[in-house]
Amino acid sequence: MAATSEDGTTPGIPTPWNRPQRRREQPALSREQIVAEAFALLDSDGIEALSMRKLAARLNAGATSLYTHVANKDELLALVVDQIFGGLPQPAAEGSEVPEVWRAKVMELAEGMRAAIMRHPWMVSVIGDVGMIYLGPNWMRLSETFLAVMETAGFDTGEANDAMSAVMGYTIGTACVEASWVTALARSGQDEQEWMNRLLPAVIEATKEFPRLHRLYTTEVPEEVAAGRDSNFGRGVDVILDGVEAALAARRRG
Amino acid sequence: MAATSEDGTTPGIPTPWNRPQRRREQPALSREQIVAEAFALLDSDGIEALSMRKLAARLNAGATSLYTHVANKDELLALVVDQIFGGLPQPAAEGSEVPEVWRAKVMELAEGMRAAIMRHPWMVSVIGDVGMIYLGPNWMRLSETFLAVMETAGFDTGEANDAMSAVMGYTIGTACVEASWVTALARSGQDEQEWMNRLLPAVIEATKEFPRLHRLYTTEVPEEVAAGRDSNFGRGVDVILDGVEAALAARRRG
DNA sequence: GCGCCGCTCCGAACACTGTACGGACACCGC
DNA sequence: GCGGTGTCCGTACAGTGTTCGGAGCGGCGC
Repeated sequence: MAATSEDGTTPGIPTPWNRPQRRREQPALSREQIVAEAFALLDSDGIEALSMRKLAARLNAGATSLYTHVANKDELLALVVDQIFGGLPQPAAEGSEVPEVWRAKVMELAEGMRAAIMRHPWMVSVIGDVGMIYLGPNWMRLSETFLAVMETAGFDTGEANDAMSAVMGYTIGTACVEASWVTALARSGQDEQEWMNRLLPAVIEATKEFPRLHRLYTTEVPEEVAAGRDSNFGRGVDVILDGVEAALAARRRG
Repeated sequence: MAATSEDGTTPGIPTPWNRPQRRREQPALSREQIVAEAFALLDSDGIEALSMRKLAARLNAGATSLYTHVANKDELLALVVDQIFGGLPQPAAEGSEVPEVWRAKVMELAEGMRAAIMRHPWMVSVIGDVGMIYLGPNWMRLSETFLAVMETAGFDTGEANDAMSAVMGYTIGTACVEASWVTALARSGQDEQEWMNRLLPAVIEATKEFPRLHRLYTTEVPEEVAAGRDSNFGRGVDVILDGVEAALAARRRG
């Protein structure tokens, strides 16, 4: 009668001994865990490596299990993106009455944001699918501190909003273009210096009918590239803040 | 002996009469055609409707035929994106010595670009996959005219580049966020006014712990939304140009 | 005229994708 | 004990981008 082996572990037919036991030691899967693992996967392997199946595998789970914690892939991406903004430096508003101080704080905010995008360049491919980012709690918190700095500096609500959208718009736009550039390079397997040496000549050739662009490429580029971009960005923010500050001064005068 | 029907069009077995004739009347498929049709498909049905198969079907072609004219989907997208920039207004540089004139021209460039992104909001989902946009011929032409305006206005090469990257960065960033917002709305099947009435209260509730954001939403939003964004954008560009102009004036003074 | 190359087109196939569905199972209050 | 609820997941479906092999064709050298 004993058709099964002695320890009862015959594969296939369930017996009291091989039946999985106490699966619920703890919930085993949580939204936070999923988001964190997705984050890690994105950072290490990039956007096209993130599939529900691969993500689940890294969590020792089935693909469809994820859907009990996350509505769909887009929602997951929205959660991951918002999480990024949670890790950004958020300076306190105190002392922002002094121009040098609030300018430094705004610069810190902008640079933190740019750094985050550059550190997680897959974000760029995701922005389009994640409308309504700025309803996420962390994005909201970030906006709030930005506004706090500006209003402490003396701007009224509308001016502070204008300044914020100018700086953040510039930051996002610049960083997106840069990040998509570096990921394109990475995907082609080349490093930036290598690209410089090998493809730049062709590009310069292609710009021949555009004299100003041509000059830009031939004179500006050979310098240290990444560092050059960093200082470019800083100068851009400074220019914007000059405009913002001038508007404040004008209002105070008249 | 005549097993086929009288006109020789028996399906299945090839005869001199039903054999396809002169398939090469003209190449039947061209890169331009493919790009144009992809453009149309994207505009009418959005990014997730663009697949190689569907695109080919609209061209009465097999899916894999596209690959003889286009390396892969990413290349196709790059071509489509660059084509957008070909249709933008590109003011001549003449007269840009006068501040009012070059400011107007830069504004025209920025607004044209923003309008293009808003008119083709799928662009946002594509930016991440299309690194190296600014090597496309149309983007290059656009940059060249931008630089021409700035240099005619009296900026040197580096300053002109800074100004361009500030304005374009701001434009792209702002437009991307806005566009992804409107596509998210469109995908949810709601129109903006509807969203205002139905979900805004919940959002306002969610901003309760962020007083400044809360005030922004409660006071600013109810006004005409799209128009409000347009004027916001214009003010942002103006602020940036104030900063740019001040830098020029400072250099000229000392 | 003939053979052959190269180009264009495409059907079939492969490896994957997001996710709907339905079932299995553990835990809870009754 | 029993139903309900929440979690987990195997299976399946309807696609996706792209590779491969081959078919038909125009034009070239001979």
